[in-house]
Amino acid sequence: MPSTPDYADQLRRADLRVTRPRLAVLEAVYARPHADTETIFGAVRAVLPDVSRQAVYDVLAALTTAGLVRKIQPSGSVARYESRVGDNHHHIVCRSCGVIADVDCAAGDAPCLTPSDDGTLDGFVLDEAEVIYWGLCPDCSISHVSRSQP
Amino acid sequence: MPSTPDYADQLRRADLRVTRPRLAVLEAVYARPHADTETIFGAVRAVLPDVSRQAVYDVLAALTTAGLVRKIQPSGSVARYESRVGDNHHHIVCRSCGVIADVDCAAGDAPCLTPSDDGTLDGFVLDEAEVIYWGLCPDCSISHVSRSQP
DNA sequence: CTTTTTGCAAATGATTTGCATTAAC
DNA sequence: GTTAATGCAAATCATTTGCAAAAAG
Repeated sequence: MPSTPDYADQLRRADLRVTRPRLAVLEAVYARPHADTETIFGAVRAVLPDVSRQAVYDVLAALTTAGLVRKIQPSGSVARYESRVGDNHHHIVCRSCGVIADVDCAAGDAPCLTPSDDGTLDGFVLDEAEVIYWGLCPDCSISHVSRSQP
Repeated sequence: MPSTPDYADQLRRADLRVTRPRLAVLEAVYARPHADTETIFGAVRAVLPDVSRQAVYDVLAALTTAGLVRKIQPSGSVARYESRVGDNHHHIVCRSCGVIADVDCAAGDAPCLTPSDDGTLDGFVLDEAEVIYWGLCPDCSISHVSRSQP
């Protein structure tokens, strides 16, 4: 993988026009995995002060549809985005501070993804298995040990 | 399991006061697994026309905290509730119509729940693994076969 | 009686929508 | 030149909050 991904090329290959907001959003998502929309908006604004929040929403939706970024949204929290796409990795979310870490599927060939051998389950045709681990990150679990509340 | 759960007793054992709204909400959740707040609100209103929407939200929060019901909320959708608690079953969600079905963990002793043997992962202390399968329910997958769009 | 629960109304906040303007191809 | 992107403003909608009134124990 290139140390500096060619964002413009990614966009062209996805049949998306190359615009400065899109380049800035892509760069922001690559730089800050699991950032929420507001964080991405702030990062984009730092480079392009005139980009609107709606443009960021639109760009993120377009990039997600095109498969250039992946949207993740743990139960009831705000949407977050990451640039790691195409694999079946999962996430672990800290209940206390909300930080998210990537988790490769435990057993290599993803047992979670194949509950039965033909890709169906109760007559459902599956296309994805989403696994979210909940717990406490190292920092927050330390706080929990030394104090009663984080 | 009793065919008619003693809702009042459940509430008392959870140190919750027995009120008619709470009984009605419990009954609604038992009768309609995976119902969303609005559906539950409607079902409760059919029995108790004066119950407010906020009371339903409050009751559901109290029941969830007490462990009498379980809240589930697939990415970005509205909250849903079920009465099946205490086991580690998962869910499969239809991308087309939104219907939810229960799924027992594939491998019995829940490999998804124990990515490592000591309950930790990348230094995180885990307390839950949430698995959501995405796909098409039998009805919607049939529509997909016979037509291009559901 | 005392505390919890409910009702009511208003606020919140992320996300979406519609349309005119602008920029990419 | 055409079509796709963006800016702008307002709308949506599930959910939350704050406080007074009512009910449970």
